[in-house]
Amino acid sequence: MSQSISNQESETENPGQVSIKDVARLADVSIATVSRCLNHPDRVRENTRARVQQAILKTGYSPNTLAQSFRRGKTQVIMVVLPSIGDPFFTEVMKGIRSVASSRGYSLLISETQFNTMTDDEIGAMVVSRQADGIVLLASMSPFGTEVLSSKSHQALPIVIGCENITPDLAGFPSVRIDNVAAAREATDYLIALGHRKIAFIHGQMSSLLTRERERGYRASMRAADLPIEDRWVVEGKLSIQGAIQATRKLLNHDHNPTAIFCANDEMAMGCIHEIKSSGLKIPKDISIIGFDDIRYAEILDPPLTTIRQPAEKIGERVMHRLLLEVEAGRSRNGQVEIVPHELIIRESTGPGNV
Amino acid sequence: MSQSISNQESETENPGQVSIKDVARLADVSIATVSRCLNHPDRVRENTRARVQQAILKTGYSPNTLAQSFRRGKTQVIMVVLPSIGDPFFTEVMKGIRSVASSRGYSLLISETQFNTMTDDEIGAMVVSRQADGIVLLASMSPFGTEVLSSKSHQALPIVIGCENITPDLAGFPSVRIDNVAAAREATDYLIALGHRKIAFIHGQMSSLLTRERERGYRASMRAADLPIEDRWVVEGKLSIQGAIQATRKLLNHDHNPTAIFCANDEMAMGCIHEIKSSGLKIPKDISIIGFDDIRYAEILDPPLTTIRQPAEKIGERVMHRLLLEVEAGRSRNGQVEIVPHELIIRESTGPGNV
DNA sequence: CTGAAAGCGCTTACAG
DNA sequence: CTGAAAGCGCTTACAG
Repeated sequence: MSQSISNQESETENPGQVSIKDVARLADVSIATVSRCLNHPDRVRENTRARVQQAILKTGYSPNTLAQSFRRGKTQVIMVVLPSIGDPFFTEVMKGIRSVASSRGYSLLISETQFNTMTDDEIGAMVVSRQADGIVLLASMSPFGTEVLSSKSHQALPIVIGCENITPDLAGFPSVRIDNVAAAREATDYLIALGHRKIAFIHGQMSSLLTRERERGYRASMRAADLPIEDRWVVEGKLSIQGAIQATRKLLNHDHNPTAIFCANDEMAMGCIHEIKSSGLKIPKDISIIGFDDIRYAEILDPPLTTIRQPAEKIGERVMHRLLLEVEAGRSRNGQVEIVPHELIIRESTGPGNV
Repeated sequence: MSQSISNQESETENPGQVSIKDVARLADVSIATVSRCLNHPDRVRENTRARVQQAILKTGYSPNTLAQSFRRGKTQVIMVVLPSIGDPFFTEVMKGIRSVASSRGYSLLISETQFNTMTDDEIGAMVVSRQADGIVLLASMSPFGTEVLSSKSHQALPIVIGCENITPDLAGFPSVRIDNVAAAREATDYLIALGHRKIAFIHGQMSSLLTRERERGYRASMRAADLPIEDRWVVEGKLSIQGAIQATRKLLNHDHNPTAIFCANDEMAMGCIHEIKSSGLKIPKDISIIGFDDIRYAEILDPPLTTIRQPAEKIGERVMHRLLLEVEAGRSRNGQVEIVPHELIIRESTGPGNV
């Protein structure tokens, strides 16, 4: 007869949706006290706290995160934007990101660009408008670069860039990465030191800055050794195994083949190795292969892959540390680039050039 | 002198944080009208709409998603729980999930269990409490199974399970998957048909239901052919390349080796193949290998891997479809299991058993 | 130590 | 077609 309106509602409208009011009523305290028990237990009398605890257990209450985030103006969520889930390299970076995030009480919202099919809608509406306290960019942002990120309402959103190099758009954001030019140069230098003179470079789409940096390193190394680069030795394919197979096919389809191939990443090296073996050539006897990243498959390839190792997990940790610095301490952006060391890992896919 | 209070605020407290009020003021309308322009443009006069549009552009306003989600009681976010990002198989499943999600205006929140290190905190606090409108479970939920998912306040949260089999805890949730028992049986039958009699099975942690189902299929096949299974032929390792290498080593470390190995997934098959080749044996001449999943690396392994193909992308699509049915139409759970077809892909890692 | 009240930014009946 | 007002569930000064 005289049941309260909110009772009616909670029984008909929101079955199972317990709110702070229900707990308060049951514990016979105000909602403020319930809230305090959860957020500042020390400011509540022992006795009261126990009663509230009881009520929480009994009702199965858990706070509405949406309401909390809204009220507090922060979400405890960090968004990570990466080109593609399932990339073994980024998986390692994620490990580092995750470990720091969870130790500091943050959740991760992972978003794939799928090599830039991301729409303004997706990024603009969902991501940047306060659903996250900060963003880790592991992908280059060509699709929406300047527009969204610098639009007025997002000016204050902390961003740190990992791995990917900085486009002019994004200069001003802090970043953590290896020196891709130097690393690519080191890889090429190594091939040259082995006696190779005809060295090819296989890479993914040109849109990627990473690729361009690595190509620069390759070219610098060749130039420094006074070695010519034939146009057809620098070949672009889709950044995938199939892409690498196509690219390799183009490369082998001629009279005087290169004696070594530098692949812009390990995934492409996998396709490259496959295609070379399929064509009847031996690695490294006929042709040497070098990769980039040192993903988990590199050491079990046949032959095991010589490659540049990036400290992927460490990059993830550092990126996250720096992001949380901005998020929590409100540190302003300084655009500082943090370079972490890479390492040439020599395995059996490279051998002497037949000089 | 006489600037309004909220003007002061917006200049000092929230730099760059434009709210609906600012737009309303500038367009000289109520906030209700601004909201309407965004959500029901047809209910606003052309003229007014234009003025509001202007104001939005000028201020760079974008709605506070947090407030919207809170107010509307839904987030347009679907959470996907998977064991590990970077698993090439789940990457494919994600493709299907993503394509349906984005075509229907949903964003994805991806969460890794990292093979069950997920804490109650993480899942309970962040995930299930209304930060998502529904959940796709691609991992078995041992760590928090019944407790969280069936706790009162989450009773209504739509959940669909993909790939993973249903634990008793989770019976009652709809799911989409292949018939793992039948598929594993088919793989083993094939080896038997090739003349193999000593067939081993390498698998990941026992906690995984998938693994158990596949083992059941293997045992059923062997039993049906009246072949004995020696204890040491069924070997468990960590679900990783290194785990597979260890497991394979154990297997080979005896006099009469199996002539074929069935690996519970392709990733393990990769380690297995590597170890077998390292030990000097030839595949498939000395030993045949069969995998499970048909990940993108399977066809470029050396030798190319015979395996069971799961229609990964399709599974993702179906899971998402069914989840959105629950989310949007409020359809009740029916616990119906949808079985999709698998396929035996024959490549060169399997050959005749030396009878 | 506790409660009443304001307010976070939005959306949506309800009047006009 | 438009505005005033209520309210989503919470947190936090502010009084007592």
